Amino acid sequence: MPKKKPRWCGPRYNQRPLTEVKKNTIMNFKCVSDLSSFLQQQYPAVSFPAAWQVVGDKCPGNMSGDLTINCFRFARLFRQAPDAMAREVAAFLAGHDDVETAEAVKAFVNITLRPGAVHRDTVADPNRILGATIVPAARRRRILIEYSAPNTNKPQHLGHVRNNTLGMSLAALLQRVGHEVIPINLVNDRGIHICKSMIAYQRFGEGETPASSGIKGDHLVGKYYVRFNTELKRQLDALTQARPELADRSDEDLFLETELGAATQKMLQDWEAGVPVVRELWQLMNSWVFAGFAQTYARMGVKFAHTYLESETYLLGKDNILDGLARGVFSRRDDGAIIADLGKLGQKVVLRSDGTSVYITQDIGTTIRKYNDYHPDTQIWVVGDEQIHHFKMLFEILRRMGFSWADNLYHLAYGMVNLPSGKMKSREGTVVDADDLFAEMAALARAATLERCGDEIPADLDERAEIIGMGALKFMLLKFNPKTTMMFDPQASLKFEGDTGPYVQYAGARINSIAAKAAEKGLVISDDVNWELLAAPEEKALSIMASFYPATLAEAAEKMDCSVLVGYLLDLAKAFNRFYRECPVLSAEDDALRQARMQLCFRIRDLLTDGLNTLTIGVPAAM
RNA sequence: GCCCGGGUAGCUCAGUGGAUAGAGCAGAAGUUUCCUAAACUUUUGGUCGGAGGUUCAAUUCCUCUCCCGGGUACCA
Repeated sequence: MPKKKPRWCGPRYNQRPLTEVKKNTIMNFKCVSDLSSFLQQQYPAVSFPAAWQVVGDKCPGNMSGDLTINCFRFARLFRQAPDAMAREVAAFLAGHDDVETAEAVKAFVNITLRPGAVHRDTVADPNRILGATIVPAARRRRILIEYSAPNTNKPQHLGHVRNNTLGMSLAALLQRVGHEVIPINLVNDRGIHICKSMIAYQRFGEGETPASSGIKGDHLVGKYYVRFNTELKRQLDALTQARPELADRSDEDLFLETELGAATQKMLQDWEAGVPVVRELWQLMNSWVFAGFAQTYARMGVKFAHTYLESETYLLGKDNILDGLARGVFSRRDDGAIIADLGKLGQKVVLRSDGTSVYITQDIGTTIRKYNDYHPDTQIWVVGDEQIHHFKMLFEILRRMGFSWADNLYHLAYGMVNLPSGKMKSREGTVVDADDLFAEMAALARAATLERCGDEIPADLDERAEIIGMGALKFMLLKFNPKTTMMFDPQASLKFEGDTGPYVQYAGARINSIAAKAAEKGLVISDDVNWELLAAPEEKALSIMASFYPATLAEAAEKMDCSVLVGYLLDLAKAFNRFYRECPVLSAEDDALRQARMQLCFRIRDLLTDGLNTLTIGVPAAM
């Protein structure tokens, strides 16, 4: 359906809301808001949209100026030619107290601000940026976010690490902007795949335990999962050799034909029947896995308000389906299966003809359970993009069942992680193990730290290496837009240069070092700062970059995309490193300048720290 | 077949209806008597998959088309 355009609007400029909050958008400079007021006074006949404001952008590097006003954006509103609009804007700004020069170039006005005005409107008041309200009270929500959702048959790998990182950082981000966030996990602790490790352990385990073997619990169980698959392969090969007519049938098709497969199936039935031996083994092995996961989570900093177990929720949903059937939401097919006819999304079986659940049955039940437990305004699932269709159907079904909250369900779909060698495949052993990866990152960070610290080995070496290694890993995973199918190159990822977490951490560490040196020299830090002194282009650029922080948080939260924040922190760190290079702080020419630069540094450090913490990344005291 | 992503520098990825499309890595050349060189500076490198259309302006929006990935289960 074609959108109707407002008549005065004609062509498409100006259809974008003028108040839109975007990264690299400045709205808090006095001269810009004065410009807005001025224009409204000059053109009383114009009907302005609510909360209309001129927005400034950062001036591109190839132009001279601090800020730029793009007059294409609003020239139409005033029925003016863009260039003429620019000249009018430039004339006003040129006469403004805060402005050194304002130059109209085509439809743009490039503004060079007085240094004092730049800093006054940005970093001078420490609360102005960090304390900015991101989401107004009226729009704050109670948000339930489910992520991680591991299976208890094997240890976590890089794919889980991406999920965990995305989930915990999104939770932290949403909380940072003012929402109430409840992070939860739903562990898949039952089912045929769990029985696979159990069967293999029963047959080949010989009583091995994490304690006796020294193997972390989840890895130990994973070892038997692998063992199961090799054993199954052996049986499948034997089967097709003995009965060549089966050769063209798939492995899954032949699963129950094998002795091992049949035994696994039997074990699942025994589990459901509550056979004590099976339940005990299940309890035991799951307890090993949970202990292992707890370590992995602790190392990443993952925390949940609650962990749901599928063994406790897998029977949910059936009653809801039957209820929906009675109310005409679903229908019964000739073969007895209960289906939902979802139109464009297709037909979906929601209860099998034998009355048992399918995946979506459980999800319906669990979603309702989660709603009843927490009454959130919004539920978010961090789940891979191969389940996009599943979630669309789930949401549509809940909508049809009449749940008013079903419009506020959101699937954060993220792409797979590939390796240079191709896809990660558990069966082919090409997965990158989470714990190994953490250890490797920390070891590299440790080596790099040792290399640069000389003879003085820091007392907190291991802790520092952990913060840097984990920071590098998380940052790398968050740098990509969640939906991109990303490539993880182990070699390249283990570097700490360029667009990396350590680059940002390093900027913070440099400021820490300045603070430490200042204390050593007994310098008094004064709050009484003459910001006019910070007139270097690097100083102005740094403050202007700092001012984007609230808008960046807003955009990241709105899009539920931490990569927006990652990109910003890289820009901010880069602006700081340029400043650091050009503007000596402790050895500044005089005390007034030194004080001003120190204060600027501390404001930037606060932002870097807050930003990294919002990504669940720490900042080491020194690097 | 149908549905959903994606195709931008050698590689990995940003980005946008507006000024000369960016970053990191890789390649080339520099910077340390001075607060940390995990840094900084300069430089090489692009028909933004292809073709039409809308627009004053398209890499960005629309249509068609070609390639890649995923989905399309009484699997999870």
